[in-house]
Amino acid sequence: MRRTIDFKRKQKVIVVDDKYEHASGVRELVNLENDYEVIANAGNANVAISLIKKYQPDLVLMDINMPEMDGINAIAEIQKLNLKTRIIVLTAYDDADLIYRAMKVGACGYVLKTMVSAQLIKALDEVSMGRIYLPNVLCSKFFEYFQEFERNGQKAMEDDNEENLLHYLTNREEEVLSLLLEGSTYKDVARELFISETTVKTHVNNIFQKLQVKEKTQAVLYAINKGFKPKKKVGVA
Amino acid sequence: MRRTIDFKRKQKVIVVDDKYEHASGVRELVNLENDYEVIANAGNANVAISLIKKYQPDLVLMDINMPEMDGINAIAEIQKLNLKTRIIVLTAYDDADLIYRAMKVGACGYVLKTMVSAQLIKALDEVSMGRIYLPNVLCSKFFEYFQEFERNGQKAMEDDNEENLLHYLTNREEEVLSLLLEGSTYKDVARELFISETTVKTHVNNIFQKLQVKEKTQAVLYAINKGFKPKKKVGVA
DNA sequence: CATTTTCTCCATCTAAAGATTTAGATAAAA
DNA sequence: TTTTATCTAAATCTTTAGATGGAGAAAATG
Repeated sequence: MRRTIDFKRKQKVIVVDDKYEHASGVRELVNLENDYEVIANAGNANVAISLIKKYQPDLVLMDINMPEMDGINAIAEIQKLNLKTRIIVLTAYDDADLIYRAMKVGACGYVLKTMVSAQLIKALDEVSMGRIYLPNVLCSKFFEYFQEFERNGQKAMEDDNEENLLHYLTNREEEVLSLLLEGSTYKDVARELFISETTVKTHVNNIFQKLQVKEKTQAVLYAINKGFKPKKKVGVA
Repeated sequence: MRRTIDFKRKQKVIVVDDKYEHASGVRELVNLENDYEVIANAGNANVAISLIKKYQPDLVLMDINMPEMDGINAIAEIQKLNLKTRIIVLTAYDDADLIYRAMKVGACGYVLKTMVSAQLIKALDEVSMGRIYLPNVLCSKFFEYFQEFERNGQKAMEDDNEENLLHYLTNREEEVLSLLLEGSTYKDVARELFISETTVKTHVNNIFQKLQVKEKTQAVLYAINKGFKPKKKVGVA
């Protein structure tokens, strides 16, 4: 194959799977390739992390349904090490949210165990060359979830959780709050809205009561957490 | 081709491109296929939205560098209509952030104008069958951006160049700041860290100087914008 | 029309925030 | 050993912030 000329040395691979037979099967399969060499197996996430720290492999093939620490968290942990090691998920499950979470925490590929072995090698090739490997079907599932996530991300924040106290604010109070969100003092707000500082204080006190907080910073934090977006631009031309 | 048997009627397509020649070229190309029929062209985003509302096409081929409203916003607007219409981006630009933003707001495909026409038809086929079409190269770029985005906690993407003044904070100052981020007063901080309030004020003043701000709220806002993450949990068991 | 909200403003007061200077104790670094 | 950085603390002072009560005017609401 063409790719054999791309590398000077074999790519070091670690296989992570709590089922020993699975890991062995994968090991043999990968070792058949000239470009790759499985240097270790790990039966759980903690062992995997230790081995990865020690050997700093080029690639990791990881099952993500394991006891103790689940694979997703394991991937996240490994990413924190800031190695060049790239991780490919190898699992039996193709749920959209699993794919999403795996890619989110830094996986570079996602292959199903039901797929033919050529797919796995293709994944190794692609990922070792710095690309992402996500078969079309899985890619579609990822985006299903991703786009649903982005769409409901804001709505779910506002009306899903608890009551959004921001709704009780009047227009003027929202204007004041939006200025506080920019780091303004009461004096600043008064200047920008052409009202007196005492008026600002009145508004602010009303805001505090409505948002059930006791301080400016808390009000600002509440607004940020609830995804507050100023309705009217208050800037002076 | 096999796909001709999948549909009873031709899929209605609208082409959006501010360059008339481009739109025409695409139109002819698409009309060569039995399965698709371009029913309208649009030269800008507003016209496009009107036409889409009126005709509710199956597919939209959209250029995303247009005057007035840009294509990304246009896609977002169209998504709000909640139609079955699926949108494919057709553009000359392959920047990672463009791909990311387009997919984020709901695009179902992304094709470069430099790609061969077969790619475009493939995209139409895939997307009309309910899948996502994103060529491998673009898919990799998307995930580059996506994973970077998730790692940095959504922050410091555009202004990554700017210095992050948070790095100058000492451990103790970070602890103080993290408590301020929870809405604590100085008295609260003093109580939680078992130090006097005057010490808290000293730390806070140092924080202000380092972050180049003048107030608690501004410091908190700066930290949030830079994606500040407390290193040590300060909570009392 | 009467009522209620909203927005405006003032006075007064207490509490908290912030600026500035000085300084002791440690621990690491030079 | 001297220097430097960090954490701690105090005194003093000025400026904001926040609480409370009242009140007038405009606008929306019933």
